[in-house]
Amino acid sequence: MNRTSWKDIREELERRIAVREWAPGATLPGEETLAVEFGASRATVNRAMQDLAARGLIERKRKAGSKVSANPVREARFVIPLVKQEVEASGARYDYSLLSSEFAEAPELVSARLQIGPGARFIHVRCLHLADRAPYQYEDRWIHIAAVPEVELVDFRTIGPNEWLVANAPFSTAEYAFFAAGASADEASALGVEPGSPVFVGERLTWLARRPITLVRMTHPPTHRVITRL
Amino acid sequence: MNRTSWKDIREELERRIAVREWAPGATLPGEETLAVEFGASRATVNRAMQDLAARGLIERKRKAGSKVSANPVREARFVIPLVKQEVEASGARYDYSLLSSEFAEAPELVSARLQIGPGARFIHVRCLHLADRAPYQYEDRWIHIAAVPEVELVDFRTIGPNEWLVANAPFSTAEYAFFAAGASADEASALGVEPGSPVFVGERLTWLARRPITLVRMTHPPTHRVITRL
DNA sequence: CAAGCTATTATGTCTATACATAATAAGTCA
DNA sequence: TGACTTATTATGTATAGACATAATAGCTTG
Repeated sequence: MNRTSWKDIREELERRIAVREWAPGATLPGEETLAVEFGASRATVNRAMQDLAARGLIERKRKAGSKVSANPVREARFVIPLVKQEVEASGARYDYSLLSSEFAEAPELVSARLQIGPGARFIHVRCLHLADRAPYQYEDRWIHIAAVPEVELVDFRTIGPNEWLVANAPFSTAEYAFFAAGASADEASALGVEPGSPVFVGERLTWLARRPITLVRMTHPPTHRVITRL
Repeated sequence: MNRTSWKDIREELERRIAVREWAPGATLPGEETLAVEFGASRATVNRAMQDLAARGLIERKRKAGSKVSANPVREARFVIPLVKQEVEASGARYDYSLLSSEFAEAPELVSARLQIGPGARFIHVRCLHLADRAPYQYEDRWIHIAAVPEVELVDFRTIGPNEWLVANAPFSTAEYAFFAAGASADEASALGVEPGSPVFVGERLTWLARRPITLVRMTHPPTHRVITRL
């Protein structure tokens, strides 16, 4: 392809913003002008600028034009893969071990978090994911049975709850949080660390059409790092 | 606008994927087919599908067609604002306090991380960000003077290093990592927690055209949470 | 002069068409 | 049969033209 692609244009615009040829707050030339400069059509320039806007690098307003974001609200994007793939991607051997699986009513803390009334039936699964035989992630999960009835029949000794859910339960929304915490007794013994020692916790809630499916708390030893480039 | 927008199409496709009308691994109808179904042009359908592909929901291959990603590598996007804005957005009062600022050679740990030879001149800044008078973030930053010479003249008592850098130093690439750790002596005293107690650490490196600019370690008390919806 | 209307303008988006490109399927030849 | 060539097909992307829409500037009117 000889013609300038919208990705080329995006790159060039991004470069100019990065080196402050256009400083934060500055208004960039209009699409028409840039189209002439790059020898492309306005639609092509538009595609490039839409992409920059989607990533928060510029702000666009009809009539007002496009401005470089004053506060470069750089956005970090993290990929959240399945634990198994995460481990195997690092070249390590993956192992899985079920610690417990039982029907139970969710404690108030859990049902409150899921915005669900008391008395709902849940499956409570606790398991451990290992990388090269070493504890990698301790998973403590509550699954709302009414939302995924088939889950009653699943044997979580052979398949991890996350893997099963990903393959069998659709979901529309999820909330993901992470933070540092002191290891609880359960977490400490599963991960082989001292109780109270720092652990990295990810907590995820998923819904399908406002109906809560599952709440999971994933705990990593303090060596764990979430990394991204931007 | 009466005509169906590419965003409408994207939403509908996303819905079908979410409710498993098209299960993971399944091949979607071709652009032409969908265009007919939605009463839109192929370009419009293409725009929608490109967006889904960019977000990792589907995988597209010429000739082969588009498939729903087998492993829904859901991507989390986190906004990384300036501390000041982060604090003020939560309705709290923001305060800033410089702890120390000095010229120094970077310790080997730092220069190695930045892939820079020994002996380079740095400014080492330590400061504290407060929300409603309570410690919110402890910042420990090394700034590579050769990369941003003007930094020598800045008085970090009046402006935070991050704010100054964002406004004055362009950057092209950044690497961002976070993890849990036990508080160091410095961190503990700055944040008012016990040494060794769990803290949430964010570490960021930035470059301009492969030239390292700064390395910063930002430490939060364990109440801190990074949250996202996906 | 203030309130409201109108013209202008930059972006938002769709369409139809064209060609490029990658991957595969089908066909051909030694 | 196997290696190579050619056709086919879905996606990737550019273009010109058109109309929509939001925000602003300027103008008009009471």
